Amino acid sequence: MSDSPNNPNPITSQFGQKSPNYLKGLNPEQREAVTSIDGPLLVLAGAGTGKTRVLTTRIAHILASHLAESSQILSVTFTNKAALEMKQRIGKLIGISVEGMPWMGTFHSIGAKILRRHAELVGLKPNFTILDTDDQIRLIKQLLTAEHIDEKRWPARQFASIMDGWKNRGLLPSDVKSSHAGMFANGLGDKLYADYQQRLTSLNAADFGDLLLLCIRLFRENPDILAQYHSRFKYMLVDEYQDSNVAQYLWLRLLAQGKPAHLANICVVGDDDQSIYGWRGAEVDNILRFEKDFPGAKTIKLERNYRSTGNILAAASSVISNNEGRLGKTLHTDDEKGEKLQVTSLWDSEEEARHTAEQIEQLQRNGQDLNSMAILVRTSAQMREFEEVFIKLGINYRVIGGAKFYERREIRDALAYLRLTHQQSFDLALERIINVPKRGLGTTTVKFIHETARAQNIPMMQAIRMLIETEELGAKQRNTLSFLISQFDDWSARATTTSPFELAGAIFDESGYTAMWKDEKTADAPGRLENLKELVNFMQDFETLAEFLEHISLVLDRANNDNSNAVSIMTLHAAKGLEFNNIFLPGWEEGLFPSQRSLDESGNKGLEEERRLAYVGITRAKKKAFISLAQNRRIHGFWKTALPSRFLDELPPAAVEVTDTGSSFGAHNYGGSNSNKNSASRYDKKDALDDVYETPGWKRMRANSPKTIDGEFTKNHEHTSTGFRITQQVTHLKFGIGTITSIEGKKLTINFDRVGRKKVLDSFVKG
DNA sequence: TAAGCTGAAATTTTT
DNA sequence: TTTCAGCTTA
Repeated sequence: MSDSPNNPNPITSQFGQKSPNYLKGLNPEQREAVTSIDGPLLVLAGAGTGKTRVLTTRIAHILASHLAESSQILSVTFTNKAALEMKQRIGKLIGISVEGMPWMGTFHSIGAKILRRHAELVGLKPNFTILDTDDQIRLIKQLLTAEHIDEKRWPARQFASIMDGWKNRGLLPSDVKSSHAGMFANGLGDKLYADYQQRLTSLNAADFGDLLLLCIRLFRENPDILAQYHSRFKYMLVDEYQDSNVAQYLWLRLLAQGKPAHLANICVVGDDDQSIYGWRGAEVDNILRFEKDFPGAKTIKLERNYRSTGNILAAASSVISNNEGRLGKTLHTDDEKGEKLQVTSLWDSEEEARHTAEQIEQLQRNGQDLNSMAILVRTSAQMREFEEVFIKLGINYRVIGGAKFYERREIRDALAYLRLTHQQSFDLALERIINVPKRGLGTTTVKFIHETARAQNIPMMQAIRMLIETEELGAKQRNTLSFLISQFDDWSARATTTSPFELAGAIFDESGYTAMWKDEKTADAPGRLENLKELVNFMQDFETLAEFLEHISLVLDRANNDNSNAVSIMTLHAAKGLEFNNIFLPGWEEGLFPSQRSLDESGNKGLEEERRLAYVGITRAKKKAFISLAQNRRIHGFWKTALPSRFLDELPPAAVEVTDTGSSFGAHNYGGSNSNKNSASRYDKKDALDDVYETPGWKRMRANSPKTIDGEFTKNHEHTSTGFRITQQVTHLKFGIGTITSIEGKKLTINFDRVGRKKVLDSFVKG
């Protein structure tokens, strides 16, 4: 690839530069990926190889070369965060305004945008509502009741996820009938699905899956409309292609069909080794198959890593090399080898947390910022113990992920009020807030309204209007409903004259919703009010309520203006795309990581995805990675002895240093009562951790129940607290026969005939 | 109608 | 062990 630009003049005139600056500093592969703009292109970008940079620069290049207008580039990501970051980076790169990229966004937001333009063709109105998961479940429950299906045997959630699976695979109700009948409720699954879709249509609503699925249907049934988009989108770019599911694949295929496959200007960027959402319907196969889908596609591998040290890369590469069916990349770096990865085995998960905290403090003493550290766990249940230790020791932390802003109760309630104001026929929203705050409208009343509405096939709001004219409801209910209706009529009328910001404030006050939380004395009430305020403030940016609501269901996210210095705790999944100098990877035990359930449900496929998760985890680290495992872990209340994760064996010995933790055993005071006293200090730290929101740890703090491990320990194992002696022969379920060499409280050190010396809890061995 | 109780379940969760 | 949803009782 030549260094000199072959399209100088437009650039010079438009951006006032002598040469495209944006190409500078790219390595040859990156540059090729940026400038190969004709025909299909697959960019295999390993972790830390500058993937986002390539994508953004490529867009900049297309724009600067005047190959397309910004409105002619379709650029899809999976998260709003990724879309936002790309917009910002393009803005920086060539100074165009962010607004200039109307077709850059998530699959879902672009799908919604297209769908709104042609809503009538799929039976919706342009102002259709996007259902959230809560509404979805609510709706399914109603359908189950209508079909007299026992909700205990066939939970609504389960059906929601089955249906999600169908939608992810691009299956319409008619497709399901043939292939998956009988999957749910004795073969009623397909009927339920069809009913569900019908209800959505009559509610003028779509769920997340529909945003793509209905788009696909729209394109298939209306070739003329598809053709419009073919001529509109001169270039298509897809980020994180390895995470795309079948529906997204079909959607992209349709949009790319404007030209013969070998000429399609579609560029997908991804890393098959980082595909970790298979359980959500992602098809690694999409990326593995790209070259077949688009014959003649060019493939460029980005293998030069700019993030991690040699040892970290060696470790990650070594682990991932155990997977089969990879497209195959070998990451390399010019960086030094750096420090070895540390692997530490601890007695139990509490000690693991404490040990991690000590390492964090050690790093801090060496001048490292808490912001440079992250703990990546396999399951969120692991977080609690870290939080407890951090609170105890006064280490500031933040939990990333977990409940999203728009998933919170108060936000959903608030949105229900706003949606209902906007569209009074939106029954699901009405059902949500009809008795929030408490108005004395209980299940009986709501059920009656609901049935009346269904019987006459009218919205509930309308049914209420009828019912308050009759004697069918009690006088008290009639009055309440009558008042509620008048309020909504008032709000709906004001929606046209008042700004959404003002209106929302008024609605929440007049409805008594704000008062409800103000009166509530629970610890999290103030936080909820705070969130409400944040939501209302957010509305200042919008002209109309409709505009706000359109935005909200797809794009609302908590503004992460957390400037504090804190260790991050998150799941491995949530860590994708992030990087930290120091990464802690706890819980590398068989059963936990790789997750037993993954193995059971998906076999080798599951194992490989777990392995990719390990790869993602390790490659988050720039400088240091600390892997740890606990020999004993409490799962659902029972202590289990764990074996080291098989992934540990897959680490290259030369890049790893196994830390001796012999001393850690018994070094801490398990039995003493002083840890109870220590725990009181947790409360003192509460104020210092203001910006930390709801986490399991905090809930426990607030619930005022400082349970200690000690207490649980003794309680659970009282019956076995004595009765063993040194030199005694014992049997362990997993390790077999061995001899006790030392006893410390409930911990036995045993020389097993088969597996050597182990420390185990007495309750796991038989004398 | 609303608080308390009981029993089943318990990964990962971009939109 | 914890959590949450649905059921029972005041």
